[in-house]
Amino acid sequence: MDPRNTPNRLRALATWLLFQASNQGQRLINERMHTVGVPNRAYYGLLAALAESGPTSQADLGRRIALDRSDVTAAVTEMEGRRLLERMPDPVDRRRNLVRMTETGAAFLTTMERLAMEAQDALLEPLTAAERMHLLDMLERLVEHHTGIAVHNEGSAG
Amino acid sequence: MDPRNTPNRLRALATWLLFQASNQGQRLINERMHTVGVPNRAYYGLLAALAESGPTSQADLGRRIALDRSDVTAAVTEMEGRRLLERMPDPVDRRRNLVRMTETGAAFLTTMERLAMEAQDALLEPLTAAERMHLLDMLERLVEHHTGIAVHNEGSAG
DNA sequence: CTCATCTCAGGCTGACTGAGATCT
DNA sequence: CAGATCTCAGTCGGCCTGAGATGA
Repeated sequence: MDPRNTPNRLRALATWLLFQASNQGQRLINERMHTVGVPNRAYYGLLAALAESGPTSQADLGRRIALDRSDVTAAVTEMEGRRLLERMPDPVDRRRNLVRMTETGAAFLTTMERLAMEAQDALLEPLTAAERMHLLDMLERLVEHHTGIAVHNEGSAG
Repeated sequence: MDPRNTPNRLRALATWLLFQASNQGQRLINERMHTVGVPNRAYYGLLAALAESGPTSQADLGRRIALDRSDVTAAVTEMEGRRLLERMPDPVDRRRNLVRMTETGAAFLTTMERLAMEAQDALLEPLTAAERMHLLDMLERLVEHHTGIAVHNEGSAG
């Protein structure tokens, strides 16, 4: 793309700028994650959720990190094969697989955290520290507004 | 997704917040565009570029709106069938198809602009007017930095 | 010859749906 | 019964590559 010739009608759209910025961010993240064999965003999301909440059911993990139930199944199976996490039956609800992070997974999460931070720095390089904080604040409010509303208000987003 | 339980490690990532915010934005845009038969983002981008620059080759259109050459071909063919634009041979370079917006296309662009603006308002609702301006400014700097650099420093990009 | 352009065929991946089995 | 959970099979769209034909 040659941004100097991008139509003004696109440049002025928050949706378009967010789309482009998000793509750049995903590219920076994925480049780094691929170097340690991480194929998709489920890896970091799942280990982050497990690190902060302890053993959790697959359905709950999917809701927390916005990942479809079938994709959670596939990712957990793959990551279990790499000993990053393990399934265990939930003693109080036998429909569920409790997923628990292994020590290998905890170590790997540390590696991914470092790579993720490098990607943030690369992405946000043109912004001052104060601007980065303001950007994160605004983005979090947008995300909470559009995902949180559905939880509390069950969604008339007119 | 239940954002109240989103892992802090994800909430703190600009890349993750951008990804989620972008998805919300695309959803708001697509919901509205689908009501007038627009199947993808090429429609608005192509007509916006043609409105601002006049007849343009397909390759150039693709570069301006960050759309792959083969997707430009498909979109132009489809939109030509709907009389939104038309192909004409470039008299000075016969490899090229010059693409020109029709009057039908210009009218349709007006409709899409209105829908796009509605989506912006819906997306940015939690932000003040000043914050929206600051957000757009920061996003544009990020996009320029990560796409524009390739143009000036790494001329191999096409 | 090298390079750009347009087009088509096809691959890849992420997001999602449907259905069935199991369990609350 | 309704509803949640896990799993698998398969669809669908966006994004991209490769290759051929044409032409600068």
